Amino acid sequence: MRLSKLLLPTLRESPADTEIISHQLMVRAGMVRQLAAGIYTWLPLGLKVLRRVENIVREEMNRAGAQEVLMPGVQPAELWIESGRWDAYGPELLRFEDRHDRRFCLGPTHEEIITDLIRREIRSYKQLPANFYQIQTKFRDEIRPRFGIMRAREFLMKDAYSFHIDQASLTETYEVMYATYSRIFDRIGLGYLAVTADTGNIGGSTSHEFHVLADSGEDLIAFSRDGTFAANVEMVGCAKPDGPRAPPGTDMRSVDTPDQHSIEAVSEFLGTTPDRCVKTLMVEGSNAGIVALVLRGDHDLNVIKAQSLPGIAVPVRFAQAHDIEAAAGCPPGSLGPVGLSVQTFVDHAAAALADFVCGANNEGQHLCGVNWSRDLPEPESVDIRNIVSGDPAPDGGGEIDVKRGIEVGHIFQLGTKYSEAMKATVLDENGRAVTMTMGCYGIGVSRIVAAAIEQNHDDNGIIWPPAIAPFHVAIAPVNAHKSTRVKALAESLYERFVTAGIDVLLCDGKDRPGVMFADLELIGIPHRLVLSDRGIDAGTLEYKGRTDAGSEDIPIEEVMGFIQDKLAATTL
RNA sequence: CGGGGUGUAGCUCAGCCUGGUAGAGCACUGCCUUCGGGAGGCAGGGGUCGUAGGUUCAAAUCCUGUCUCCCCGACCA
Repeated sequence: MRLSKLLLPTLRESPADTEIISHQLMVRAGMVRQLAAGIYTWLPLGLKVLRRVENIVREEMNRAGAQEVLMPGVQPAELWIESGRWDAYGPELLRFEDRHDRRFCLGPTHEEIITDLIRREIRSYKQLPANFYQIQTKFRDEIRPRFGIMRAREFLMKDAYSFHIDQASLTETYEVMYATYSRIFDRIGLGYLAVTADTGNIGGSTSHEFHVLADSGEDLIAFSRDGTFAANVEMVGCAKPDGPRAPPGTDMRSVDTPDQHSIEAVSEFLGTTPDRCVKTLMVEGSNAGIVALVLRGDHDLNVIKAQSLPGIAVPVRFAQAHDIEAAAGCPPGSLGPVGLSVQTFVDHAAAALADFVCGANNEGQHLCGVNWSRDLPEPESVDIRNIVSGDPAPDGGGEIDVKRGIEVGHIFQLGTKYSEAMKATVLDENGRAVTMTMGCYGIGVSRIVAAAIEQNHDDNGIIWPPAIAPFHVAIAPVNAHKSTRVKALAESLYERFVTAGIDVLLCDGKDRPGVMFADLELIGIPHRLVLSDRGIDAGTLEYKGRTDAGSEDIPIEEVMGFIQDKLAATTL
């Protein structure tokens, strides 16, 4: 590709409305432009990267025996009503009507469509197992799209759905998909982690997420330092602390804590630490009323665990301030479990505290030296907190570490959730109708592009993993518009690379060297060749890898072999 | 959905408080000089100041509505 024929609108400055690095770099590198909140146009350079990711995914899915199909983005309401998700999916499902007042939605996922297809087209167990995938645009009307391509409303996804005669067959395919996903992320060159996960509103039982570790990730991943355990924190159980609780050491007393509302403020005010305080959260009950959740001050509520408790509204909603005042007699900020008359759940770690601090249910006052059993009833404790760094791993594999991850893949064993609701059956070898067992497998293709940048960049721009770089080599002639020798060499090299099937970008404009170099680094081309009169006099040209500190001179006649060796060294 | 911001040239932003008829840098066009890390000069092109209404002799500026985009948030207890 010639730069003069490429729409590559690079920006020196980051647009004001971009926040995270991958979003800034994708806009600055001329890869994408925003059309509306969470909706983007892919420019030529961005699309080249997206297609590279897509092709790796496609190759590996094909290798794994899956068949590619393409399903519609616009889907009729009937199928969603049949599966029960027309009502269950919530406002992320964008619904609308056509001119005949028929109801449709934009597909956020395709279980209904594929299940409908398969129940019509597959009759016999002999046709199973079968796995179908597509790479297609999804639309989810996110509450808050953010971080550019990372959490967009419209995005490119690979979704696959497998059908089986029984669980054993599903397990087999699930394991193949697990291995396939690992291959895909290995080939793309991402640092990732497979973790056990919650199934969310897709449903099913067993599930793994694939996460790219990055500080900008929206998920928290807990893993043991010895590598035997990894899970989304949503899923990790926290054990009851070992050993008996310390006996009460002091009397309970009330102290004035004017204008101290947060745990941090209160603990600092009282000269103690958050792990010696308890906090009391109020959530809405499942049939009116409110429920109190008591946690150690330094711990966070795990919403998924809380939702499994009896009497709590699903999804969890925090109680309104006026309901809290009505129930506890004080505003949020001074709540505590002592003398509270609402249903209360206490986390294991909070129940293990002695002589702790909590709100007094009286504005501007807290209680110190509080002890279970003595000052308030001994609680039946439950697990409702997120695991934190330093906790023991549930499998006994040492200490837990918690890091942020970007979810780029998710595989589920669905079981018969959709096939049963939609009556997708086949005849087994005895001629009996059997409900098919299903699996589903997603990869965020467009999100991978952003995640790769989050993981691979420096002050000068993007550093593409070779497998998804938009171009492999750039030819940067210095002063080609003045030196016919430089121009001729650039053109002949360009032709040779093109003939050799190497994806090369020729900087054939009149840009000054500084501008060329800055742009090539911004857009992250792995290999750069600089041509100049000076070099031609010496019979050399200059090579620099994107992450190399300096450059090296290569004899002109050896450059093809040199680059081919470089490219061969990185598995593509 | 709640809260906070924002909207002036392709981009980054100033001007608004104190109303007087549109600015800078970068980018773009032409010419000249320069030419190995985001050059310089001269001359240009480009903006219904998000939008609708109101106040006023006069509105980018003050007031009201509305829309957009961004950020924070179900965890202050």
